Amino acid sequence: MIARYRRMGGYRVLHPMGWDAFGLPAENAAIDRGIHPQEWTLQNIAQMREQLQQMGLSYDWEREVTTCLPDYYRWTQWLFLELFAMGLAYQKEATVNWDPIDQTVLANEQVDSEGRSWRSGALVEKKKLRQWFLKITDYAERLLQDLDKLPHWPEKVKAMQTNWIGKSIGAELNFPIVGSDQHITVFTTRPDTVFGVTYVVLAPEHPLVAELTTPDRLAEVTEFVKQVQQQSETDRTAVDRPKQGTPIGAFVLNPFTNKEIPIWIADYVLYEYGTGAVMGVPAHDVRDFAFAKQYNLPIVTVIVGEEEITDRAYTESGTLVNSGEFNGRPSEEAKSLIIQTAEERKIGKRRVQYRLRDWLISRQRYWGCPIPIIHCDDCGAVPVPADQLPVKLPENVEFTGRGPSPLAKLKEWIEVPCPQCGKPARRETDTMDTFMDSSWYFLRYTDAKNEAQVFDRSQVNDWMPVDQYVGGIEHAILHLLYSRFFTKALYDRGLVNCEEPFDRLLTQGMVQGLTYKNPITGKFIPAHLIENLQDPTDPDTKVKLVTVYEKMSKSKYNGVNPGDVINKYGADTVRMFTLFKAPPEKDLEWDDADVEGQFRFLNRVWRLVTEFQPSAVTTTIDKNLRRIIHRAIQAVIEDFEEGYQFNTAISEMMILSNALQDATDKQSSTYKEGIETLLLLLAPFAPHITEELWQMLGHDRSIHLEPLPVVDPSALVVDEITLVIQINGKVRGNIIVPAKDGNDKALLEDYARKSEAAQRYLEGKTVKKVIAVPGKLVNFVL
RNA sequence: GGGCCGCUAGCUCAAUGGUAGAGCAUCUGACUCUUAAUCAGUUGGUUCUAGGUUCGAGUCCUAGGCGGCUCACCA
Repeated sequence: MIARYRRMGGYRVLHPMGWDAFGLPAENAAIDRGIHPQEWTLQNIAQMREQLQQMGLSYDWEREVTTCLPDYYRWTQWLFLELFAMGLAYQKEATVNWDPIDQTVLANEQVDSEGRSWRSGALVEKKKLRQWFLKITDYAERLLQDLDKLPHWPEKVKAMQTNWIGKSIGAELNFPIVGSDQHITVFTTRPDTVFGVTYVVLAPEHPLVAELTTPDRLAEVTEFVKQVQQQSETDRTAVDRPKQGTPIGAFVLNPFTNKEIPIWIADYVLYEYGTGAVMGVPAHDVRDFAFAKQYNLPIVTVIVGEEEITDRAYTESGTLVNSGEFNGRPSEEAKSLIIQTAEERKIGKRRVQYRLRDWLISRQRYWGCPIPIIHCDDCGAVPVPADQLPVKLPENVEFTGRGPSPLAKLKEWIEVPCPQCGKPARRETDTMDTFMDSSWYFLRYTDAKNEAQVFDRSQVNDWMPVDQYVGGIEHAILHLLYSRFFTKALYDRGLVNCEEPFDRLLTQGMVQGLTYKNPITGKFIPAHLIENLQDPTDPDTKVKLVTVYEKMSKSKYNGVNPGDVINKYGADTVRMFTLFKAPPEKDLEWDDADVEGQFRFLNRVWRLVTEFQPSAVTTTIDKNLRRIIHRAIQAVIEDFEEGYQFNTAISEMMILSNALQDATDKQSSTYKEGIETLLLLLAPFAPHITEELWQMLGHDRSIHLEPLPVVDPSALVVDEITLVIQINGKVRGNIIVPAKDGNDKALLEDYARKSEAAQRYLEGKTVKKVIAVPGKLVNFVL
């Protein structure tokens, strides 16, 4: 739609399509049905390509890319090596979710809130594995700052990314350990509350725990650490669960008060965030307050607001008390003063902390892009030389769904000489996260068939950035953040000229289907089993069903097969319906009646055009009709330019169509102009029917090669305007006045005073004030 | 709990601070052997609530209600 519209607007349009085709579903299908993932994937692609082609989407299929084919993933590997050369790809030991039944690593999203695998139902274990990461954290600040350079992105998406990056400004403070020359470093955003610290908490995984725990506490601490390790992260970070912890027997000194305070470990402190240690300020932090209450730890107020609060944590700003030399300072000022003091005394420093963590890209799965690295005992991780790319996925593998990745079992594939020293070495058997494949595909589209390089720089810089990107909100963080990171990294590498990949972003809604649900059992009932759809009841239990619109899916029996609808009404009707029913960013509810409505509209257009006789057109001009025509052009163009409001654009076209139907003289030249304008405006929406009708009107060239109609401002001029008469802001009538007088306030007032409505309401009253709005109204204030 | 969005006719959505509209649905009639299609007409509003600003508020401000999405022991 947008592509067709822009093309008619005279732009060079690159409108490609491709397939993000690596991933777990294909591999699972292979395990379940014994089909090779490649075969299964290519079959699906062929089917989907056919469906899409029926819709008349005007894709440039010559630029089609498929991420699971070597001519594409060869360059994914090449880019990985570029990142590796930049020091952005590295390996480290990390704690991951391990499914003991399927013998595989799972992403966080694949573990439910109870800590169970979505596939096997097994309790997920934590396991430390050596994994590949990308240093997206190096780009945290730029990813955050540059959101400001994206005025055409939805605020919602930007807010989500800001949230995800999670920048917080604060300080690191050192608490010296009693009886040791070491210290515990905590991160805090509230250095102004440091005088209120009554304990320090370490994450259970913190390395100092083992070192500092006193012998009398050892048994209990060990038990607690073990207990925490068994919990899933979702479990551990659930908001309303009680906080648990235990003291380890050691103490630190509060560097500002020099008081001795105990060290605890607790489940609410995460090792991955900050320094893995926090200072406990129960008076001014809700979590610390709850923890202190539970374990009877002292609560010291150091900030006061207007009222004294003791029954909960006071987390707002205020004035410092019980804080020595800082007493009486407002908390905002105290923050910087205390950081400054800490820096001077070398017991802390200003620190910016991000929530964003490095991107774990290793997958112990077969159906993904192989990581092009060879491990050598002497040389370490050695990149596969560029001329040996791609590292192809071996095809003869066994899919059991058990044991390690199929790749890890292929001796002849794994064992290769080291590219540096030639000694026997081993291939990396992990594949890449599929988000790697999709983080740069838009760059490949600019030069999709290039066999010599990843893309030609002149091509990529000619087209990039993408003017209009369309995707679902589900990618608000993942794909859109990764792609922004990739683009910035490649910019730094000198491979592209743009720092942001997508100029405008449209997050389109999904089509939802009417779903019948038994409110008691929660079961979904297929519509064809229901006797009376007006009053739906469960065919078995006769319970009254609830009807809701939900995302279409097989398990909910609420799907619509696009092929069926296209067969019945044609692709144009389907396009019109989906565009008219809701604004593009909103979900839309599939409704057969509304589909019919669009079908009827297109039929009306068909009749309108086929009943028109182009041969007998006169030279008559219908001024009123002409105004409606040009108003429609103006409105449709505005709807496009102001955020692609297709639904209202279609409304405008209906109004034009109605006006044409009502026209008295159907042979006038204006009528012809109206018919042709309607077709041109409708062409991006209903490409097939408009093309057909366009040719019936005697045009040789395709309608899609025509330029958009242009508004003739003179056609919009009206001879007369309706002047609204208001008394005290209330509408009391209206009169028709010549348009040429519309900007003369005095004249308008004059007209208004003479109007019947004004005469009636103003009789015997004094007018205090008169407001005349040019071309619109006159308001008498009494 | 934080952030974002929304609340207008039965439904889905419009309305630069200036007469609240469109499509669908409804209802009535015409045409028709009947149905479908088509045509003509028709109904429909406390713009979530309460205050405020204004000559004038669906629109701006404040407070609240309801719904959705999203994030969340992030120190």
